Amino acid sequence: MNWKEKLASNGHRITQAREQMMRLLSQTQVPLSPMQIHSALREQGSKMGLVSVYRNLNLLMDYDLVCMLVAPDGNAGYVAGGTGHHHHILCKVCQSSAIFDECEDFSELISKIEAQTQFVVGDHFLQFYGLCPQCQETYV
Amino acid sequence: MNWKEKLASNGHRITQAREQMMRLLSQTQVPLSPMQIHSALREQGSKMGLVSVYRNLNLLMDYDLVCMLVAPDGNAGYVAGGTGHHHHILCKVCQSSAIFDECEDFSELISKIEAQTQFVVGDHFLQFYGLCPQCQETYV
DNA sequence: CCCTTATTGATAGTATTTTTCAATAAGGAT
DNA sequence: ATCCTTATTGAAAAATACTATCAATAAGGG
Repeated sequence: MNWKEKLASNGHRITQAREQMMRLLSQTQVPLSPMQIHSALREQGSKMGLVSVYRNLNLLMDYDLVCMLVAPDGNAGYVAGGTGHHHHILCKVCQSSAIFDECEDFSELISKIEAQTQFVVGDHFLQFYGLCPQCQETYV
Repeated sequence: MNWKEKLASNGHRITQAREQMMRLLSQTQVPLSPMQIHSALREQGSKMGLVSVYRNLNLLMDYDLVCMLVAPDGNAGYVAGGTGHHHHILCKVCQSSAIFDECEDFSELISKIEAQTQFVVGDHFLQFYGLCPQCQETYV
């Protein structure tokens, strides 16, 4: 089920604004702020308002169609979301991101955490930082 | 080396504002926003300005004396930082947090990520969400 | 106790996000 | 294809979050 079906089957409309945003985000590896998304789309001739960017980001987040990433400096940005459980790695130099779905089996770690903290463990947020292939060439 | 020594040995002063912030944060499990920190301290009679909260949060972050956590809804908040490499688990209901230092050995996962993404992997941000002991009683 | 200067609070300024509301367009019904 | 309903939109304004500036203060070495 692609993103259009996902939205449509939940009673949401496939609008130009949403198509433009999804296209931009899936073409971009670098996490974009709402403002950056707005500027990029205006430059491409879109008439979309910044408010719609915020609204649609919220909607797309609800359906896991976009992901929020946190840069090393704490700034947040959005990228197109992969399907299913996955995580991102972010280049410390150029901010470019990549998806990996090889998610470790955390069951052993979760047992330790539950023993140590008395919490019942649910889901998690895991993100790696590193150097992308291009920046390896440039900086190593 | 406690936080006072850490700051002092780097030429920073141990001010009332910093003592108040560190005391508040180490007494609180729930991540607090800059605004919440400011309000809480004013209620306790402090004359600190909101601006100093921001400035000192930045400073304390630089020395890993406080940590920024990301709530499930994406909101950020600050807690007193543990020593050394550690992670947090956050209660989905009451936002209360706990520290765990049993950090899995990620070397195998890192190899997989590097193979899959061609990135060189550096550090990571890992945070769990779950239910704290109190909320387990209330909601289960 | 004095002196230097990092730190502070207040004010003002900028950036970010949310609210409101009439106009528009998506898409099912006709 | 055209109409109708209403989710969605853009614009303007309001609310919130964060940063810059600067004179006054207080931390801490001498």
